[in-house]
Amino acid sequence: MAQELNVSPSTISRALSGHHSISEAMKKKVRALAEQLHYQPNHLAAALRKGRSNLIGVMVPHIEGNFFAAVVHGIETVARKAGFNVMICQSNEDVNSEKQNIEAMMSAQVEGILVSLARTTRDFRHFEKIRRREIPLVLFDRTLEHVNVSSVVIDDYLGAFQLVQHLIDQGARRIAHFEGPRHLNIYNNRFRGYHDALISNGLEVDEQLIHYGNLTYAEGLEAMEKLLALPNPPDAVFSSSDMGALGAMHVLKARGLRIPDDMLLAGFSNEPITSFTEPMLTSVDQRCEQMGQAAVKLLLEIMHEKPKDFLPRRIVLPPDVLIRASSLLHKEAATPEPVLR
Amino acid sequence: MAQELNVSPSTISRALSGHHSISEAMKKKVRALAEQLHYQPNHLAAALRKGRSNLIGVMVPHIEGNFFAAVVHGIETVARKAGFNVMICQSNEDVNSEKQNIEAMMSAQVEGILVSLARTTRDFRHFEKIRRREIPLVLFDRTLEHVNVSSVVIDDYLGAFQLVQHLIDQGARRIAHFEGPRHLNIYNNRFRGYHDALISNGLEVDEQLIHYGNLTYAEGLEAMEKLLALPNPPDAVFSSSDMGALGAMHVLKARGLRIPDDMLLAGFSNEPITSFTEPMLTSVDQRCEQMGQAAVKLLLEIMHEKPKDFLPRRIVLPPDVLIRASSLLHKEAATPEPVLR
DNA sequence: TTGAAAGCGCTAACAT
DNA sequence: ATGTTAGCGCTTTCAA
Repeated sequence: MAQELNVSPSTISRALSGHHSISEAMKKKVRALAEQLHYQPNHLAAALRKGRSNLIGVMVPHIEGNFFAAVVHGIETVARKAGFNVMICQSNEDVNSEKQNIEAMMSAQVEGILVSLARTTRDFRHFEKIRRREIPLVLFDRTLEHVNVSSVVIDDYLGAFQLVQHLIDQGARRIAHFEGPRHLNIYNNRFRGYHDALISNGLEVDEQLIHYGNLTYAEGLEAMEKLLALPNPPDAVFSSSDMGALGAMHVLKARGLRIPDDMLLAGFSNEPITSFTEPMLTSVDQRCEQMGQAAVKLLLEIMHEKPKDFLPRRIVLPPDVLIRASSLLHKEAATPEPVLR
Repeated sequence: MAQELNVSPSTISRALSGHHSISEAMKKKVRALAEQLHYQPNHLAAALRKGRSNLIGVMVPHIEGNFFAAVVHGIETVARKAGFNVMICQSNEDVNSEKQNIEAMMSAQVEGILVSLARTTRDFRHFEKIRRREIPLVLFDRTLEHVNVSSVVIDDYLGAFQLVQHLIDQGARRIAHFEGPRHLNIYNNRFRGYHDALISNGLEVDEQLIHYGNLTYAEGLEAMEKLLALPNPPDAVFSSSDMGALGAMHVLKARGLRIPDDMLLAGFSNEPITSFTEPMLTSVDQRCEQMGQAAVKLLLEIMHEKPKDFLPRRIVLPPDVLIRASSLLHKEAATPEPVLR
C-alpha cells in the first residue's frame, strides 16, 4: 500500500472514505497519490472486514423475453443507485438449479435475495436456509400461495376478472381459457379471475373450454385447433399468456376466421409484440419495471430492519387492462395507445 | 468454526474441498457436521485469500429488449457452468455510467469483463485501467473500430450486403437506408454493406435516401414520412434496426401502400416481433445467444493464458439473412421459418 | 494424514 | 488529526 510514500496505514483508508477527522490537505494528498499509483480498492477485503458484501442476488426463471428482462432492468437500476451490486442467476425453470443458485448466492454473501420462482417449484423447503440465516428475501411475480414471505405481485385475479368481464360486455358467452400450472399464484389467480367473472355473470364454466399447458405459441396453436373442432366452439379466448393467444390468432387467420368478428381474443402480459399484430392483441400490462423497482425497495427496507421486528409484507400492484382491437366489436371502449419509443 | 467439536482448523478446509490427503472417514465426519451446523462457506474470504473472486462482470447498454437479454442469457449460462458468478451492469447508453460501472467491477475484483459499448462511447480511455491491471476483456457486438481488443461480433457488413443484394434482386433500384451512429462498428458496417451493395450493382448512392438517427420506432415513422414526400421516393427501405422498419411499415400501411408490392422493407436484428407483423419482416439474425456464449468462452480462454502471451482475438459470427414476405415479390426465395417455441 | 501459523486487504476500536 | 493493532474467514506453505 501507500504508507511508504507518506506515513500511515489507516489514515489512507480514512482519507479515501472521507472520514471527517482527516485534514483536507491530507485527503487531497492521498487522493492524488491513489490516482497516481492507480490504486484500486479491494471491495472483497472491505466486505470481509465489514461483514457487508454490498451484493444483492436476483434469481429469475430465465432472462430472455420481455418480462424478466424488464424487471431485472428495474432491479439493477434501483439497486445500483442504492450502492449495491447485482448478481444474476437463472433457474431455467428448474428446482434443482434453483437450489444450487441459492447456495451460490449465500456463499457469495449476498445481503438480500430477490426471486421469481421456477415453474417446477412446488414447495419452499430449499428457501428455509435463507430464512434461517436471516437473509432478507422478497419474491416477485411468481410466488407460492400460503407461504409466509414478502412479495411483490400484480393483481392477476383482478386483471383476469376485468378482462373477462370486458369480453362478456362485448357479447361473448362461451369463453375459452388457456391456463398455466395452478400451483403458481399467477396462473391460479388468472384462472380464478376468469372463473369468477363467468360465474358472476351467470355463465357456465365449461371444462371443455379450458386448456391446460405451458402457454407457448405451439400450445396455443394446438389448443385453438381443438377448440374449433368442438361441436359448440367458443366465441372468445382468454389466454394466460400472450404467446398462447398469438398461436390461437395464427390458427384463426389460417382458417379465414375474423378477429374480433368471429372470435374475441385476449392474452396476458402486454408483450411488445401485442402492439404489432393485426389486429392488436388485448392484454394485461404487468408493470414489469415498476415491479422490479418495488421489489428492490421492499428488500432494502427489510434489510434496514431488525430481523426480530420482521413481518412479511405483500405489495400488490394494480394490473392495467389494455383493450385493443382483438376484442373490440364496439370500438369506442379502446384503451388509448401510448406513443411507442 | 467446527474444530471445537472435532480437532482441527485447516483439516476442515481440506476435507470440504476434497483434498486428496484426507481420510475418507474424516471427510465424511466433516461433511456431516457441516450439514448439521448449517455451515455456510464464505466465498468472500476464500476469494480474498486465493486472490480469485470467481466473478465475471458484464456491462450492456441496457438489458431490456430481446437482443441483450438473450446475449446475457447465453453469458450467464456458460459462465455459471464454468463456475463463475455473473455481475450485471447497465450503462444506460451513457459513457459516464460506463466509467462508474468499470470502477464497480474492478473493485469487486472481477476476473474478467464483457462489454457491449454504450451508444455515446466514442473513445476507449476509460478502458485503459482494465488493460493496465491486466484484467481480461472481451467486447461483444458493439465495439469501436481500430481498437486493439478481443471481440465477438457478427459480420454486419456481410449481412447488410446480402440483404441489400436481395432487395436489388427483387427489383429495387432506389433503396433508402436508416442508419445509426457511425462511430459504432455495427452501424458503420451495416451502412458500408448497404453502400457497397449499391455500388457493386451499379446503383447510385443518394444521400436523400439515407436517414441518420437512433433507429427507434418513432424515428422510423418520421423518416418514412419524409421519404414519401420526396419527388422521387424510394422503392425499398433497409433499416439498421427492426424498430425503425416497423415505424416505416406503420406509415406505409396508414397511407394504403402495399408491402412488398409498393415498397420492399427490411430491418436488422430479427427481433421476435418481426415474425408477427403482416407481412412478416425480412431481417438479419444476430445469433444473440451464440454470441454470448462465444464471448464467455473467449474470455475464459484469455483468462487461462499468461498475460504476456496475450494477443487480441476477434471472432466473427456469420449473419443469418432471413428473407420474409416484406421483401418478397417472387415468393420462391423465402427463408423457411423455424417452428416457434 | 493432520496441525500450526501466517496472511489476503481492509477497517474500526483504541490509543495518542 | 493520526498511528497501532487486531481480526473478518479462509487457504496454504511448512512442519510433524
